Amino acid sequence: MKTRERILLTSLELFNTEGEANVSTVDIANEMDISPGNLYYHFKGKQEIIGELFNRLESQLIDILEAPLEKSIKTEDAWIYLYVVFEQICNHRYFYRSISDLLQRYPDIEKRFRRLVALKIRTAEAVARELVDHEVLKMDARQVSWLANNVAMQLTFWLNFDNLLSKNTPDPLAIHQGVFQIVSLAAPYLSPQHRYVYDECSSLYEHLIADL
Amino acid sequence: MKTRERILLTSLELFNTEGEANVSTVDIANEMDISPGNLYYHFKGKQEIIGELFNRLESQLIDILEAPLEKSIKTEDAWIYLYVVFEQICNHRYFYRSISDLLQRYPDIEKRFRRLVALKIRTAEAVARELVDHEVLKMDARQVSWLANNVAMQLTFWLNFDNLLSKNTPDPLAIHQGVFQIVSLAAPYLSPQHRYVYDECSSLYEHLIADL
DNA sequence: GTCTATATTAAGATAGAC
DNA sequence: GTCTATCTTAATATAGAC
Repeated sequence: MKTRERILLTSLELFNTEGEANVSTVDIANEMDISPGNLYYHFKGKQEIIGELFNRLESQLIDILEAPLEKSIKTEDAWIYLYVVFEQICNHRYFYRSISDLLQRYPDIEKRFRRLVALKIRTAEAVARELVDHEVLKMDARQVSWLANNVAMQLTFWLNFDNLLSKNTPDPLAIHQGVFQIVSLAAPYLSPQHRYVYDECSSLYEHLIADL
Repeated sequence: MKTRERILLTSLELFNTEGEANVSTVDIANEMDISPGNLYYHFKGKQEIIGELFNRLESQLIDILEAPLEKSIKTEDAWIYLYVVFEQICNHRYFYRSISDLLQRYPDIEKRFRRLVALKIRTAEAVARELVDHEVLKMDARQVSWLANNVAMQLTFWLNFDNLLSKNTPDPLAIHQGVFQIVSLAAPYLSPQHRYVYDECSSLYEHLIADL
């Protein structure tokens, strides 16, 4: 693997585990057993590494979030879809953990991340409307808009909150709790024939807790 | 006002507006027109300032959160109570904006803040149970626990999320949106006679938006 | 209590040899 | 492409005069 690529992967790994603020360019170089000078040959600095990591986060997330806008997802896939989003977020958790700080330091990233949040909401709204059309959910336009906002918020901050609840939740459990949390938001609006979605999700959740 | 107190107030103000990471001891001293040396006479450093600011945050929040545990609050006060909590959070928003970072740097604060989150959940649960007992809400124990978790999350991260939605929401509007967001969580479980709580909150929200 | 001046440290960054 | 050595900068912190 090329050094440039290794720098990006190592940085992502260290940022996720130690927190972006606690990782210096020298730390990254040490972790890789290369010299700081070498790192600076490949990147102008930490700034540029973060910029490139964000580029990837952004393009991946756009791909994921635009899919249901272009081609409506099947009803039974709606909650599976949440896993995909959460997993991507989890891979870049360092970013979500330090949002305010990073957005304050990088105005360019700030604009782009705000667009991502707006896209999250738009997608959540589209999916919810789809479910309403198929009579899986029963809610009016205002409730849909409320739900979409809330889903976006849960996606963005759930892993942070989970971290406050217990320090070292294994990733799969944390993600599943997040999904369950979101499904619970929609539960009161599920039509009787689709209650089983909530029950399925709920029992899967129980099993996961029992296993871990 | 004593210098020590002015340092604390100025720090809080600067942290809230600029972000804790972007404010140095020299910045604080400059803002107050005192010398850095003077600041260090009163505090061992930024660390100690943050420690003292957290002490206050903690004791205020405990006072607020323990009140409903000791003496049950009146049904119609339940959602007003949310404003009190949000306002306190808003006053210390720098802390909530940089939670991960601060908790990573100050293990002592981490432990204590985790206890505060647990207390938030306990209080939310107690209030919810109270409302269930008075037949304001209709939900089972599991739903109560889900709601309490969600309320705690909204309280903790709503202002952060609001900040992603639009950069400069005036505080009162942001807080009201947060309250509305939380009331909406409980709305599906409101008994018919108490629907009006949601409607009141909802129309107040519309008015606020129209005014601003 | 407050100031000025200065020391310390750690992160960020570059130059130049190999 | 990579290394070593070194420079710059900003934040933190202290000493000693007033």
